[in-house]
Amino acid sequence: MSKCDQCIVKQFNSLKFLNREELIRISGCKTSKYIKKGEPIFEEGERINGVYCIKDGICKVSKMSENGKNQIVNLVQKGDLIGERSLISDEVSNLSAYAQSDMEICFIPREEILKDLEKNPAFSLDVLKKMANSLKNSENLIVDMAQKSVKQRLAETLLNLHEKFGKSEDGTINIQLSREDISNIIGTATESAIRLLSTLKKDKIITFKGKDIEILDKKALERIAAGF
Amino acid sequence: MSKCDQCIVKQFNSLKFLNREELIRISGCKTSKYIKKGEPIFEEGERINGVYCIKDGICKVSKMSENGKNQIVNLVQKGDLIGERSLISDEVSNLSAYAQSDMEICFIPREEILKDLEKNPAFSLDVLKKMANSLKNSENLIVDMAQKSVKQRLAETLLNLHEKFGKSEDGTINIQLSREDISNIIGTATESAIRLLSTLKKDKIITFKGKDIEILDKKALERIAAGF
DNA sequence: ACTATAATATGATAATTATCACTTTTTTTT
DNA sequence: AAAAAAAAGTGATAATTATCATATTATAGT
Repeated sequence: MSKCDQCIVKQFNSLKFLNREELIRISGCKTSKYIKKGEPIFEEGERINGVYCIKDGICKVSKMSENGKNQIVNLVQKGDLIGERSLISDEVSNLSAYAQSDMEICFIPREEILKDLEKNPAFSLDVLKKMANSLKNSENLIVDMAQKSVKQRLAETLLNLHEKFGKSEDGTINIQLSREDISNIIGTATESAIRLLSTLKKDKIITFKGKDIEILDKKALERIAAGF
Repeated sequence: MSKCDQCIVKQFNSLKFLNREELIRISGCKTSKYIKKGEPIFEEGERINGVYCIKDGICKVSKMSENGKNQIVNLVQKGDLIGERSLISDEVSNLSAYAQSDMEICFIPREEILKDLEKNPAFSLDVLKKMANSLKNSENLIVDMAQKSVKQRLAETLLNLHEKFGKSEDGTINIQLSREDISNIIGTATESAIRLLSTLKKDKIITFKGKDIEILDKKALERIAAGF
């Protein structure tokens, strides 16, 4: 069992503002877990009662819509925290989180970290800062969902995925996403997403290696995303 | 000039967690202002450097999209704080705020309230809680924008407006919104919004008094919003 | 390795929504 | 009060996207 004060993952999230003592305390009461691709970390309606620190892997955060589609609102990766809202508000989660790859996560119980939130202003300010940033991103996404066409959204999504997850060794965007996942991110029917991807491929803007996508012409994608 | 410790508006926002001393300090350095309907409170790209407390009136928070439409992401009213993000992160604002009615607001400079954020955990936790709630609402809105039809979104928006702003004396929803405003909230063309409103009126689900809208059949609206 | 299932892809068509053009009504300006 | 401008409303049509059906390919299970 690894120790929080020695884990490099904390450098990427608000836990870096906890001191050695605090980290040791948390290390003593956290639980580590391996999650298989496709399994839930938590589901909508659950009381999370703590926060998950992602040690490895990627997960999708989503909400089942009334029409039966599973809208993906975020993809989070190694180094990110998820579930922070449960620290603040003892409500059930409005979202679900599912492993998009095999994952290693640590769960820190709410009552253990809540004191740090109250006692350590650097920590609480960083949680606040991270949440403010999430809120800003969400607002921008609302505007895009409302005002951009599906094609624009796809282009933008591909660019964002590339920015966030980088390239794997074969040059493709370094995250495994089905066509259905992609359609659930941009908010369209699976067939529509497939068609648009196909068009982009035909136009030599992207190419496929299996299901993986490699961007060939980033500038063209940017133009499409911007509406030109 | 009114005093913060005596102002009833603070009961509706995080300022209620400041003690008397803190409130007196803030009272001494805040500035009050009247804003005419249609005028900006702040605009996208501005460094806000403080937080606005709404003493009276309603404002719309929006972002200009690349296609020239002004997507409204929130409507805020008396008692709410706006611009809190500038406390946390010294970036320019990604959104604009315009007065939807004549307003009275107080501006509290960032450096005056930042100490409270660091020193008063009850206050900072409430700011965090409010932001978490905003984030949750934004996430739900993303899902709706992605998955619901324009008609559903209109129905839901009318219900939400009624819930949030209540009824005026003549029974209509207590906020002045043009048809263009409504279209900018649900994310559609103005003509489309007008057509759908017209249909709802023909179906006796809503009625108009001038431009104001009165809900006649709330249950029908709920069914439409839910997709039935 | 084989089979079954799921995902991807494609064609056709239906539904939804946007755009364009114009008229009517309301609000603002003079 | 009259004129101008803006907003609301309507009709027609175009564009976008969803749905349905089917075929092909990839993946999972045995």
